[in-house]
Amino acid sequence: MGIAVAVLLDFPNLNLKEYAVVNGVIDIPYIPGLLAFREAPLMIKAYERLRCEADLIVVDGHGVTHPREFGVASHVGLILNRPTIGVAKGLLYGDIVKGDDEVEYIIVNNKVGGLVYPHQGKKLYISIGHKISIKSLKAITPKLFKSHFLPEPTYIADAISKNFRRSRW
DNA sequence: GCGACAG
DNA sequence: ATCTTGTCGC
Repeated sequence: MGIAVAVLLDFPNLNLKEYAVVNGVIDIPYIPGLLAFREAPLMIKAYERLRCEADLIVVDGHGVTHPREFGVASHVGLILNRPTIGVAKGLLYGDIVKGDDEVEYIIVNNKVGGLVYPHQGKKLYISIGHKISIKSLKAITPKLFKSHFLPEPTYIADAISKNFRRSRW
C-alpha cells in the first residue's frame, strides 16, 4: 500500500485551496527510469479527487530529461492532458550545458529538456513534462517558490503526506 | 564488463 | 524512498 497527495494552490499567491489524500496498492518495485509505472496511477487518482482543471501540475521526478524522454511528469501530463513540469533533486539523464543567459540547461538528444535551478545553496532539476515550452518553464520556475527549498506545491504536499502517515499509524 | 541510477 | 546523530550553512 502507498499514499499520494495532490494539492491545489492559487496563483501567484501559492496558498493552499484544496487537497486530496488517496491510498492504494503499489506492487511494482522502484526501478530508475520506470518510476511512472509505480507512482503515476496513485498521483492521477489523487489529482482527479480534486475535481479541478489545474493550469500547471508540478510533479516529483523528471519529465523529458529521461532515458526515453518520458519520465513520470510527462506520463502524468499525457494521461491527464494538462501541462506538467518535473521537479527532481538529482539528475537522471542528460547533459548540463550553460547557455548564453548563464542558465544551466539540461540537454537530451540535442534538445533542451529542462534546466538546473540553483536555489538556497543547492540545485533542483526542473524539466519539461507535457504541454509546456522551455521558455515558459524558465519563466514560471521562480514563481513556484515561497521560502522553502522545494516549490510550494511540492513542499505542502510533502508536509501533508508526513502528517497523514503519522496520524494514520 | 563497469558504473550510474528520479522516488 | 526509509533509517537516523551530529554537523554545516544560511
